[in-house]
Amino acid sequence: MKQKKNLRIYNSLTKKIEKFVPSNPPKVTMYVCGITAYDSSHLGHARSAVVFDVFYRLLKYLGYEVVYVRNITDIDDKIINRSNKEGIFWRDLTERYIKEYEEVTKALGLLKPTYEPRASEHISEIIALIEKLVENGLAYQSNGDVYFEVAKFPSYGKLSGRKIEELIAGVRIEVSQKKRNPLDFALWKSAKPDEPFWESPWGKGRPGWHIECSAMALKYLGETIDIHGGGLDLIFPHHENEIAQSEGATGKPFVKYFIHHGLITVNGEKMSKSLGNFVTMEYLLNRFHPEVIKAFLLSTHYRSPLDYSEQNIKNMEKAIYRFYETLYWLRKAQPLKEGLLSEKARKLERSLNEFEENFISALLDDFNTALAMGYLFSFENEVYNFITRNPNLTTEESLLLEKIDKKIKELSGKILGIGEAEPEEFWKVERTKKLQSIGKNLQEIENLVKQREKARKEKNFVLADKIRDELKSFGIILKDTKTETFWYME
RNA sequence: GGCGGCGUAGCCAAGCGGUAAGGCGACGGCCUGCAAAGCCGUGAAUCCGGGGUUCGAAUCCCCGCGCCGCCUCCA
Repeated sequence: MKQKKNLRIYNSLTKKIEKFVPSNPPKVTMYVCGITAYDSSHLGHARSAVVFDVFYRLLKYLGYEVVYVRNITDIDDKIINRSNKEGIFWRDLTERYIKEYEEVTKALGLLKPTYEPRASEHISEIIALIEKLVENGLAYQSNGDVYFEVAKFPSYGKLSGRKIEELIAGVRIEVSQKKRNPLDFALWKSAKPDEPFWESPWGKGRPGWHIECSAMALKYLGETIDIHGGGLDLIFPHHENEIAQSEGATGKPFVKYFIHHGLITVNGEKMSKSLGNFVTMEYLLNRFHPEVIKAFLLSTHYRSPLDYSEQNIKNMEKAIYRFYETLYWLRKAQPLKEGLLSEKARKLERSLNEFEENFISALLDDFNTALAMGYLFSFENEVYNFITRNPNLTTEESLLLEKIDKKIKELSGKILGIGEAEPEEFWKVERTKKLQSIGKNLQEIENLVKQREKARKEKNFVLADKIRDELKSFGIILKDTKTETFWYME
């Protein structure tokens, strides 16, 4: 184990920040609610995937052996409605959106979870679990449906802080004659004509929304899982129901730590399909480098709401550009003379140690990625200043810079997933993407930049400035350094 | 109505009882053929308002005000 301090994390079950102690260290089991494959993913889905990806990476960095499950809901009402509306087979619909989601997570550079199970492929496990609940007297059959009887599960509401009586009083669910109590929720739904179905002891039908997660968590991770995650909006009823189903069947605690992240807002309002204020990942990935999107998502504490605006992402983009510039110089630095560390270099070395310590403690303290990024940027600044002010590096100083580069890769790159790319590669991706939108290609621009550099060297400032103005009209900003010219697109 | 959260510089944002991190932007000087960049320097008598606890509060308590989420599908 690498940690000097312990990981502490906010547990939605206890509403407190707790020391993280898995049941069977070094093993950690983690289940995260993924997407329902009925539409394109938006920033909110990405936040969930990114937050838990970084959490997964952090656990691995700390030396845990993590079994990470992120499920896919590929059969439910929304899918049926949508495929009916489009007049296509439901599986074709889900395949399309699962593929899209895979492309998004790949573009974002997220690690593959250990398992990505789909509901439709676990029908027999689901049926077995429902049977167990019926057997335990917690579920009842009604006209081909099977419902979970909330009144029979006394601790119902423990996660969301609700009481059964209060829920009944404020009930907004449409009243169904099939239910004994309006709060009862479907474990199995009988199939209407033309709906997809599977055979079951209760006739043809399909699983309810919540039961799949209980069944798959149980199958891949066992009766008690260490971490269960998802968005805040899943606390009720989804996670509440999962607890009822799982604990109702096994009699064991279902989850040790529930982790919920905040939602994306737009002008302070929740980003959602129904409000129509969502930005798709396709849109964002066409405009921003994936690492910029990730950095933006990690710039706020995971439990807080994150307000989206294109301007906010652009601000982060500038910070990441600069970060890559530092990495560029860091990787390019060569010693010019034999020698030891100067006074300033020794100070930088101390900063490196402080940075490592601060960065890790920030993450250990309820996963404070925003703070960790603050330390990263401030250290990066110091490194940048050192490099620009000390061109005549000694051999020892050059070794120090190498060490810094490695450390940044190890911490920011491997844990946050920011700074993983080679600078040249980062710029290429970024530039190609943006040039496409204005109908230019990379070669064309680079030639212009070179022509200008040549003109400048020949003191032909009229031509140099003319090219600079032309580039500026494309939204390209030049940045001259002693040895070369960088360029950025606004 | 019930439950929960939030309100920190122009904007984003950390802060969890010890005297306000970081990013973006802005301003002044140096540098530069001129710009940009870089370098040096400048920012919150103050953390929505009002009380209280404390030697000490952005941080804890109480009362307001404003915003948001969940209670129905939702990451």
